[in-house]
Amino acid sequence: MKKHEDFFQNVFAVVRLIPKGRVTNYGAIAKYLGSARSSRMVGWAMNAAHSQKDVPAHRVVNRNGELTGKIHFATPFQMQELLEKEGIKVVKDKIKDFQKSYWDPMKELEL
DNA sequence: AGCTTGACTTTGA
DNA sequence: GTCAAAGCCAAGC
Repeated sequence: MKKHEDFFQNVFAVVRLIPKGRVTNYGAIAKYLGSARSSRMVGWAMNAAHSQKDVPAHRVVNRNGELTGKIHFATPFQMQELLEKEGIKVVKDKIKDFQKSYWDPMKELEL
């Protein structure tokens, strides 16, 4: 049992809990795990998330609502397409009504 | 062993 | 509102 792997698994768990048609940002997940400044690790975890098929990484964007991580997908179009398929409007690599579709794990889970 | 890069965020100017 | 710098931890070289 390695600690850093726990962190990754934790990130995966949270991402998996993201409801369909909702999105969140790295900072929220990082904060939920304890360190808001560790948002980079969330991205790194997402990189490892490729091994996990049940991790909807397309629902995780940066705090600006931009699809920054799309380049790491199989194809850059996949992320946007998946989001639009879930009812999320994406315009120029940015999520429309980001605040509306925003899903905060701390608020929705912890509360 | 150290240094650089990275799916980022926050704070200060 | 924007721009620059610091902080965070892990992987790659």
